[in-house]
Amino acid sequence: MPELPEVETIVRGLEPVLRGARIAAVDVREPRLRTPIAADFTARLKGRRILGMRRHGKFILAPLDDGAIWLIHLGMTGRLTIGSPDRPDRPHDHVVLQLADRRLLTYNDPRRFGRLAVIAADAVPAETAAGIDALSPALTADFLFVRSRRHARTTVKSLLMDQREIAGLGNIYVNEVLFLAGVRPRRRAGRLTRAESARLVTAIRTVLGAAIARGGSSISDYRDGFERSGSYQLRHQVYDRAGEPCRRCGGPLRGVVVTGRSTFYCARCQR
DNA sequence: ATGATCTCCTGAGCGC
DNA sequence: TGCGCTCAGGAGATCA
Repeated sequence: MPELPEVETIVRGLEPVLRGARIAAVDVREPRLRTPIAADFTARLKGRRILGMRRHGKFILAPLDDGAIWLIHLGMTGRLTIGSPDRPDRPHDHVVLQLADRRLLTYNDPRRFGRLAVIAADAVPAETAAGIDALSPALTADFLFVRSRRHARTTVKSLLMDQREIAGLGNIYVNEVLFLAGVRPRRRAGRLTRAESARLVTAIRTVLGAAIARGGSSISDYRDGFERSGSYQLRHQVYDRAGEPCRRCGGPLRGVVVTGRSTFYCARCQR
């Protein structure tokens, strides 16, 4: 569910309220996530102070006062929200942290595809296996062009979604980025031109920036750290719009499957 | 190296 | 109202 803009929105909202907060109690109600929550998770969080919160790709990283890192990935349906002490329990509230000021930080995840772990700071690269962040200045036209040659036989869409290369784009935003850049999802990466690489990099910044400005896309599950919806779904140009008219040329949008994921594009506007 | 397929789960939506 | 089916924002494993 959450891609870079949703994770960024959550982090921007929660960082100021969690920075400096002490974790008074940890309640792991359901450890059976796709990667199970480790047995020592509670012991490694309890009593710690959260120093801050940042994002890399779709990962949330919260450094703790003992040098360790609290690592959070929301998977498809994960939510990390802060609420008052009397907030009622809900189904799928798998982990509830009580802060020293008694507020509750809750991890809720119906499908349980997310991940929660406390890891050593130097283990972050290995644990996330993440490439450069999609909003990093290091993502240049040159970078993308070089990587497109390294993965010449894959599709452009797969390359952009490969978190080991560029971290942050998921299925919604990659569709939107490809539309804005005018590149078809199934194009071989090895046939990208330098000009197209430049357009894609620009499109990534434009789409992700606009989505963050609107608090992300709320299709069904997504809410930010204070349970608020985003509104960028109202601006989607192609995602989930198969058969509907292209907002640019009026032609019918196509819906296909690329590497197992639903994919939407305009055959006239994208080449 | 890469795509296809399957897997982990629950819930929503749809046709009947 | 209910049943069965398909699909969903992620990502890792396996196979060809």
